Amino acid sequence: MKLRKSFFARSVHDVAPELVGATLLVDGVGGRIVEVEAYDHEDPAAHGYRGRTPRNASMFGPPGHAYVYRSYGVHWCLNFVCEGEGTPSAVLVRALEPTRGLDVMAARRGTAEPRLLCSGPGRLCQALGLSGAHDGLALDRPPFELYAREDVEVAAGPRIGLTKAAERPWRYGEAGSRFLSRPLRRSR
DNA sequence: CACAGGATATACT
DNA sequence: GTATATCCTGTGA
Repeated sequence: MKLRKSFFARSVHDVAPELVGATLLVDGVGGRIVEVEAYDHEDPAAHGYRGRTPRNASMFGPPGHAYVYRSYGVHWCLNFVCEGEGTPSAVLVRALEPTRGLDVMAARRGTAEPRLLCSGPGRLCQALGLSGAHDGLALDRPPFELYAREDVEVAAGPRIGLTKAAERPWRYGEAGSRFLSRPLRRSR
């Protein structure tokens, strides 16, 4: 079942765990989401926290759109904008279990090792061919396709790579998946 | 395990 | 203008 924009027009803390197990395709290439992180508008670690800038503008737009930003000057990272306009909250997509277009992803990534195709936000964007050109695009229209989750066991844990608010357990993943960027203790 | 790579934003001078 | 920190990955110790 396709996800509609209204799916994203809620708190990130509701949306993020429900995205684990959903399927994401870009131009028919992608797989099942196994790892995400939630960033709400009151979160000091979130890009939107200190106000709107040219880079994070799409975080302030309507929910159900993509926010793609460059990280460390090298990698692209994909987020789904949630909640409403003016509340810059988003879900960072950190890892997929590749299921569709494996050959395409392997060519883009330069490796055929399935674990190295989409395990990590930068790798995932490279494998799916995402870049700044996708920033702000609607998630319910091509090239994006999003399908509601299969029934999977969701685990939660602290987010990765933060110094601010690192203790908040807003990282969600499929328990036991070997496609996580790092292991996650099961908590449910 | 250490570290380069290098865009973007913020906080200083 | 200069300095510092950052939602990361690949490579080489």
